[in-house]
Amino acid sequence: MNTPLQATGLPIAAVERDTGLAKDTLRVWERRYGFPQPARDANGERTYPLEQVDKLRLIRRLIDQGLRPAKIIGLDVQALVGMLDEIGKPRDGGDPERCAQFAAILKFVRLHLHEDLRRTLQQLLMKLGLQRFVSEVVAPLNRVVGDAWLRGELEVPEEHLYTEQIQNILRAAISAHAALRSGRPVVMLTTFPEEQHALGLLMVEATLTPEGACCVSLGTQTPLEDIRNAAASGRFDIVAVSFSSAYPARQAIDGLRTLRSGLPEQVSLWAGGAALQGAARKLPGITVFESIDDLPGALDAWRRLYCAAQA
Amino acid sequence: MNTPLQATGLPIAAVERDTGLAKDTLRVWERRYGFPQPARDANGERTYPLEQVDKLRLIRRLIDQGLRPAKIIGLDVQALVGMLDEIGKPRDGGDPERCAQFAAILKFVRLHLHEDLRRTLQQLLMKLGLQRFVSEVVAPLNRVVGDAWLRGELEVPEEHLYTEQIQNILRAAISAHAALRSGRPVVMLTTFPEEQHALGLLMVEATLTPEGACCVSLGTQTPLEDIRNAAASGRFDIVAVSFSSAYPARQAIDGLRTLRSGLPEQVSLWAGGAALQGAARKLPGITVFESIDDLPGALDAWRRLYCAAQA
DNA sequence: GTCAACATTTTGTCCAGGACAAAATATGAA
DNA sequence: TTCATATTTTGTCCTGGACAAAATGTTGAC
Repeated sequence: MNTPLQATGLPIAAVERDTGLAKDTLRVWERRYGFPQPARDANGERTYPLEQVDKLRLIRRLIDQGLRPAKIIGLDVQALVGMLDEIGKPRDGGDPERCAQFAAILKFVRLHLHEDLRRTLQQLLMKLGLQRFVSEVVAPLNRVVGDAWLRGELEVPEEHLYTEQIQNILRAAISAHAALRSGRPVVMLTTFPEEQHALGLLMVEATLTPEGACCVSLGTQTPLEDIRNAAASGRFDIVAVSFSSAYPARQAIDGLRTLRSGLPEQVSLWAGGAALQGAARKLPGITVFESIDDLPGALDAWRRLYCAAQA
Repeated sequence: MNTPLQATGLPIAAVERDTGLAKDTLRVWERRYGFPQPARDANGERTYPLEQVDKLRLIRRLIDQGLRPAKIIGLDVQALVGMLDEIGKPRDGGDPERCAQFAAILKFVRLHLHEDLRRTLQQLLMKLGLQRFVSEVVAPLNRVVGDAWLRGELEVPEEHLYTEQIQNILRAAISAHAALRSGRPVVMLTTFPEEQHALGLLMVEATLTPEGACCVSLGTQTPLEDIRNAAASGRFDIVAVSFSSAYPARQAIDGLRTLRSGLPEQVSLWAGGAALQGAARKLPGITVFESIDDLPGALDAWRRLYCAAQA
């Protein structure tokens, strides 16, 4: 039979795929904490019962949220679900109509309704304009989708579909502003190595471009040295770096300090994203953004400071 | 320092990421074949010189093409490159103008020029119409991109960009035919589990829909049992399954045989994709497609057989 | 010659259990 | 507070043996 009715359990490689926990990690947890405790098949190889895999998935999500294995690995499934709900809870009530729209969008994502998803987003973009679309739709939607992902309501392909569609919409909208591509300041956009999330960069670009800034994106994962070299060319006024919530805060802060010290004085360094929440005062000489809404203000401030004559 | 000047070598985890070869595999190759032969750092951990990583990448690509480690692991880099060139060689000369367009498209992909890429593809679609676009542009372009990937001229994000853009164009074009969505035959499109490539499905849908067939895509990775259940509903005339070149031929053939035996007599089973080249006669009772161009003919044949009255 | 069934080789993954670096946290000093 | 330094926690790496799954080679029937 091709479908061996795997109600019995999953091999370790499948659990690694399903949970994102490395095989070595699964084995060392078993040794240290006594969980998971897989059965063994005829060949002495581990066979993980489905319930244990489900629990592992929950533990994985909580660890991603900053909790530590030893604290949670002994808890039962119900307690783990409770903790996840707790974390995902503080959603802003906001406009009820907008909330309903978000729910509808989430449904489209879950059901793979490309067409409906695209159309709905496009309509919101037309109604609100690019900047409000980013700050009032994309930013909160990212939270909604992130929470749904946390609860396990979305699979990888669904999350992917969402990201791609948003990116398409934003890219198209940005390119409509191409005529403005000669303004000041000239902003270099990028992320550090190991940071693959491009959505933040596009949100920044979509917010700054209509304000007349000239955004040049280097894409994701630019080595620090390449960023420095590009900035040394003198073509850029501002270097903007974005960090998703998955990026380790420590690494972001260290990297930004290093970059700042390697950058010419007159080049501003801007940084933002979930990983930098509350890290502003640890980064002197760097403009840290708590919210995407602060970008236009910072742009004005830059212009007053450096382009007094033109303003 | 944050950038330790890694000219010395890469740790095993980085090599796993770069080459796609599992850590266990890297270690067992070292034990068995004497290659790779990493240096050791102060902690006794493997440190792979960059040249060895490059060679590993070449070996990986050749293995993906069906060669076996023992045959090639002892060869030098030049010989490996030669073999890769040999494999990628048989490109059809074809229309020189079209070739130049393909080269331009490849350049857009490499440079992340989303906008140019989208525009060029859109223009070709408008010029040729959906079906010729699929058979004369998408199919050969897939080969061109695949070859470039083989040579290491493309990275993961570039390949991804290409796939996404093609999918967007095709999806939009297909949805323009939505009015025809009530015809016969009714075709179910999907792939087997572990087959993630959705592009083939879209190409089929884009070819059949303008002919008046009603395509219903279940997306990728549908368990065999779910395919059977869906087919048992009686809503479908044809089940079409697509396999990328990465799918193991043996698994495809076994799966198709199992599926055929589980399907109602009157439901046709169509299968195609690189993995099935030359497998037609091993699959009695199943229509195997060597080329996307054969789809319209098969559709006509089906209609003559089952809808004689209407034709 | 083609094809299926079986034997053999190749190849990737799994295992145990020790070790240790990197990350996170706690502790103490300025 | 904020910084630097100890201590714990945690994930990854190591060795070398074993073996299942895949690929290949062989045999015999049609």
